[in-house]
Amino acid sequence: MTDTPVIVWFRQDLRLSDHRALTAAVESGAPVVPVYVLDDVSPGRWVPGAASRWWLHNILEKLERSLNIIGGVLVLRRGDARQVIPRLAAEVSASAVFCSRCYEPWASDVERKLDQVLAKDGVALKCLSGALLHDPAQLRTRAGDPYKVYTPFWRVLSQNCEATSPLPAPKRLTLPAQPPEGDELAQWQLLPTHPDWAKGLRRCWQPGEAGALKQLAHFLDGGLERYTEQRNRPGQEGTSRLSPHLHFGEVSANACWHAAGLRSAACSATEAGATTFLKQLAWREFSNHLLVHWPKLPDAPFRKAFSSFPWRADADQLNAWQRGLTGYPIVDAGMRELWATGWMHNRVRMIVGSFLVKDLLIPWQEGEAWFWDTLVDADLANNAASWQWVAGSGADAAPYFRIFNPQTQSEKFDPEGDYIRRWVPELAGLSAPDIHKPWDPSTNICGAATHKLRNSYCKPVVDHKQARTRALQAYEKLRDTPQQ
DNA sequence: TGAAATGTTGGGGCG
DNA sequence: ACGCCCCAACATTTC
Repeated sequence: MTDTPVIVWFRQDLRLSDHRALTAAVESGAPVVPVYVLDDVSPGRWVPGAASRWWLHNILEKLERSLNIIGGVLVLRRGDARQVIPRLAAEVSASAVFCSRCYEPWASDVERKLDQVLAKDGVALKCLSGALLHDPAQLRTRAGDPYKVYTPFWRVLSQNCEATSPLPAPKRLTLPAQPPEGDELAQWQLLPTHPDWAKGLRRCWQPGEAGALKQLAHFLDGGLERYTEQRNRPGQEGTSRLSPHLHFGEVSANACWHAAGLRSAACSATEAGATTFLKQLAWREFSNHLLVHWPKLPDAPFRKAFSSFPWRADADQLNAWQRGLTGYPIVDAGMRELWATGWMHNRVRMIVGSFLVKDLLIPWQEGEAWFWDTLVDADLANNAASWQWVAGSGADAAPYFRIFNPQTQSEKFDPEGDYIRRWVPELAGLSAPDIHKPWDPSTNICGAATHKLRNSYCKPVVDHKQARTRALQAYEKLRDTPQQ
């Protein structure tokens, strides 16, 4: 037993269980100084958005409480982690800093720089894995290249990756004799004040490790068996709703993978659903794999040909999309769900994404930026890879001619119109076939309802049929350009 | 994890 | 009974 403390630097691993860095620090026998650094410098333009900050506030509150229960504290510091961490290490005379590896390009830079700076003071930086199932830098094709296609990536990942039994949370933390001071969480002003737009978020989320584990259990019990079909139904609770918890690391992907595997082994009815769920987790791995090997993924098209794509700048239509005022019910429902709850059903993300990029010809980066600010699960790798996928500019992307028809998608995946009715109340009076196409002359609206509807719900900002043709013409120009 | 256009087939109405 | 047409249903191709 030594008195020289070690630092546990919490990052996107805001949990106590299945936390290799925390466990390693505790097992070293040294006193532990847990710290979280609010770093709005290193990420550059990718500082967490407003919805993420709301989530972060809540989760730090919970983490601090959990640490208190086992005898610890959570030291809050603000600033550039490359300076804050070495300063803290000097302050407490730490011998080592333990953390979980992050995969954003800026975060990797921070790790490299910190490693050098700390080494000069004789402090070791121990970056352990914890966020992903597999080190994205290690998976390679037979030719030694990184993967660009999901299916072979999935094959390799699912064959080579064995989920392990999650590590238990430490029972007890030993603090140094004089733990360092830190900020008050409230000083960081992560919560919205005027206006307080977080009411809907508070109602539908329980940020924190306990909430995450509860959600995972709820999903495994109730959702896994019918996941394969239900996950495409935005009107139902068919998805896992784990994305924000996974992003902030309140639950590890390993723990999810492991639990789903156990469930599927115990109950054959859940086998198919479990595989579908694992494939979703694998998309998260794939996105990170792409980001690690193509650090420009969030900013520039993966396929170079798209640099010359004739995008349009249209502030009014972008605004209509953001506010859920496009006149296409399924699109507006999704955008309003996002605004109200900080989350959007995955099927609907594809629909609204296709609409922005193909119907409106607005650059995918605009959608990426809006999602970044409004999603509680905003994640650099997933967000960038998914937007490039929709736009057709990404690796293994949807081909340029794959254009979603918002009405058809709505009829197929929200047949009763439940989802639309929930988020577009102006249309709540319309019944099933009509609610997908309020603009259609055949749509049966009687009497006063007609007036009310015509006044309150907008006309489509573009005609989809014409927009589709226009998009195909725009993409036509790229066809001669060789694929990357 | 697309949709539309185009092609094919086969049942049934009808002269 | 037969040929013809229509069209729904399904399959293929095209974007």
